[in-house]
Amino acid sequence: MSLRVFNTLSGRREEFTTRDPGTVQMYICGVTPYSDTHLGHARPSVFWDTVIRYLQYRGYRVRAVQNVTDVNEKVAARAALEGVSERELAERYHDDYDEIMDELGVAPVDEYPWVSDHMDDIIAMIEGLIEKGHAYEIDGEVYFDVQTYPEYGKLSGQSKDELVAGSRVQVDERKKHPADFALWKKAPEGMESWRSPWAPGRPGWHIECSAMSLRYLDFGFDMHGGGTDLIFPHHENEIAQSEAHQGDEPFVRYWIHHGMITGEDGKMSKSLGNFVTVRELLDEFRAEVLRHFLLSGHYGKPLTYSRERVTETKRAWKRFVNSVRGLREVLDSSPREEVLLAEEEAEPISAWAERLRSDFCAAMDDDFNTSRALGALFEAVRGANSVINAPDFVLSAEVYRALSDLYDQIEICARVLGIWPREGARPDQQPAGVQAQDITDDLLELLVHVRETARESKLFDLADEIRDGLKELGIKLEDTPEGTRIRRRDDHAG
RNA sequence: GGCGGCGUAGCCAAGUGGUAAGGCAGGGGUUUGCAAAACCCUUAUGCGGCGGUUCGAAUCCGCCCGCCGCCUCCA
Repeated sequence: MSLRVFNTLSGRREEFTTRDPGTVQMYICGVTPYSDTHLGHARPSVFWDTVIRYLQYRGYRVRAVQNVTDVNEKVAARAALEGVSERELAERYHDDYDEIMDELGVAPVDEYPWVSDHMDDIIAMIEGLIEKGHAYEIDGEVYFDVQTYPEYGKLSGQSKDELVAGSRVQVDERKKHPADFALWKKAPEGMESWRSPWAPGRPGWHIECSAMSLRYLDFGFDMHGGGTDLIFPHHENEIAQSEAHQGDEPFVRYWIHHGMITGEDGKMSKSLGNFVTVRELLDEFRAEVLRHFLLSGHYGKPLTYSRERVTETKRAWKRFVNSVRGLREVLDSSPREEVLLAEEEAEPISAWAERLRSDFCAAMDDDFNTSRALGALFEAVRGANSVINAPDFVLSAEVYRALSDLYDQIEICARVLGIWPREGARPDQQPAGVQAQDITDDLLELLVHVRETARESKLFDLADEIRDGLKELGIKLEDTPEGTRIRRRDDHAG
């Protein structure tokens, strides 16, 4: 099986091959840190984190770069409002982003280049474009000349002339062509600016990604990610600049765009005020649940957020975790008898681990179909449950081996998706009043023992009172044939 | 106006020519002192509508209806 990905540039799924054997170089459009991290930031981060894990699982080395757009008018506006420098403000919000990503289990990428640290690279690239005749200066500002780049529009399917016709923006009459875009512009009054061969000013939006991706990756690198909202003009312009500058193509082999997160009433965005921060979600749900939710639909499609939907996902995830834990308990505690498994099954359970592996990979190979991958995981879990819950279940050495292999494969797949329960993760609910953790294991054992005795004496009211009382403290008791299972709120799904 | 996407069960969602994954909710059962957890069975002769191509269509083509995104330095 080979990996196939949907490439926005061609508009279809293509077989994925790398620029350099065994290594994937990727550039992911990152954040503009000027406000709290919201769900719209979490989707791409979790998606790309999953892609990276999967590629590594498949044996690739991955080099990933994600820019930090700290030179930005919104950053500047907010900084001015608060009376701090742009850098200071950006650092504060980027710290928030880092913290959130850590809690979501998103591994850091290799490089996080900041625009303000790369002005030399940006200026050098603009100078190169001027020298090659692809850019021109007007009054201290520099514009890219789209007419020198015939392929302009190939990513978004826009034609530069039709763009003008339907444009909602006022066209700057000084430009040679209305679609020409700024590479360097003068800073508005009072805004920080950088020295340049033209006038003191600030880089255009798109040039940073061209300059920084080439700084850290090789021209013609493998994947470039970002939201569908960036296809035009951001990525279209990035291609134009980069390929014109290099005099070669392609700048990027595969363009991969994720769909927007929407609220139930349309796109989630700061300007509409209908966004939800990741912080508030993490206060209510575990990170694994959020990841599961974000991966429940195909990345390329829009995803509608609502509290109810995440709550549904939480129920699904809890079932997954409970099942996996049940399997673990069977593998850990039951005696192993040398009894042969009845072989009436059409497919022996010894094949289940391999089936999960192959279904999971087939799904992920098919343009990172995490929805299908999740389906494969749930099928595996149900299979395991039906075996260990069968009335005549006997854990023979043979069955033990099969289930053990299956457990390991479930863990591997769940870790790729980042939904494997993490130790020490935040509980998904904040306990109130007396904390469950205030009750020591010794005390808890005593209570459970007393309850056992009560049950043996058929004093069920007393037993239920103990169980109900502990439940209120966040500790659940479950009676199983092997004895009473203790579930503290913070060490499982809740 | 231009470009692109979407419409599959009560809800979410996979499925790009071969006879509808998975999850949530609901119903019935097994197990349990009762719960919990788990398992089993159950819910789409049909995939927005109407035509067409084909031995065969949710999948391809045409038209229509509905929703959404981008064309604004928004992930």
